[in-house]
Amino acid sequence: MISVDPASPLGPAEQIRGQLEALIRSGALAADERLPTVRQLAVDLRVAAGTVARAYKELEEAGLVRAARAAGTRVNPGHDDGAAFAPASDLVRAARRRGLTLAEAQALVAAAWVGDDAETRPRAERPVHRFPAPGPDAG
Amino acid sequence: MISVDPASPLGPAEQIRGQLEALIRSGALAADERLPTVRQLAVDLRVAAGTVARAYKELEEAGLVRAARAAGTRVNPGHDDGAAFAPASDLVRAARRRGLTLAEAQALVAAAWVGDDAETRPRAERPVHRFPAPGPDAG
DNA sequence: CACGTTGTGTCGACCGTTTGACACAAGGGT
DNA sequence: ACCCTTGTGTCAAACGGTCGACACAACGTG
Repeated sequence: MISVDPASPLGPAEQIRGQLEALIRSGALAADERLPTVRQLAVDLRVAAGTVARAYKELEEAGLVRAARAAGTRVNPGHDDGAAFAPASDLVRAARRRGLTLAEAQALVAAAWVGDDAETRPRAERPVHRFPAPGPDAG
Repeated sequence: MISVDPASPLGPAEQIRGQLEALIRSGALAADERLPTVRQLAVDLRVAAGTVARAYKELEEAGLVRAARAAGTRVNPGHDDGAAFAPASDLVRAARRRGLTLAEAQALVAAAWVGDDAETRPRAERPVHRFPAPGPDAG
């Protein structure tokens, strides 16, 4: 099931791409399973065909699907991350208990990510803001 | 630590808002702690002040922070979801083991979310695409 | 081979966001 | 009371994404 939320900060193309990726990684879309055609999905979601085409293109560049001219777009094997799906379900349950929204739960993931990442991977040389060390003497 | 990724599908304001939310929910920014000035953060991240102001405004409307004219913007108490942060860390570890990116891990959360949600909450009447039931005979 | 299907690319137009600069409002420090 | 700090709001202009329609390319079917 795919839908486009007009209130999302993400554009239609990115929403479609992300939802398809989620379906593939969760195993809801099995390997070799066929995705709807660009035009069909565009009609269903009330978006332009080019928008769906962009989503498909990015999925193909990511290696998640393969696209052939008249054969349609199909899921590539090796992307069913069912193992990592279990921890994701745990997080969803915990988030639901606290009344968090999906976006808030994803924000938690982002927080845990940088907390585990900033020390290992040196961030690209992008403009950053660093907080003054709160220190143990804070307060 | 906050940074803005030009390659992200999210706009600068949304990125800043999301990262601040993550810092607050993870407890990296404690209650009553002061956020950087709108202008200061704008300079650090090389974005317009109005962009940071928009992020702060949305954070305040969400109740995560309080803004006073000359006292700056401070974190509101009661948003340190440290409990739910542990499952998020588990997910991050699992995702890292599989070589997933942050966006991919978040896609897994989205997949788990709808999987647990679609059956309980009737989605708003938005245009949707439904996949033909794969059935047990699929393959 | 002929035809329909499907993915891909292009084009001008529209709309939301960001930008950069500025003025204003309101609290803090002295 | 004065002035600096800080958040808020406005404005025109530039930018990017989407739209909607169309033409094209390649594959499958017959």
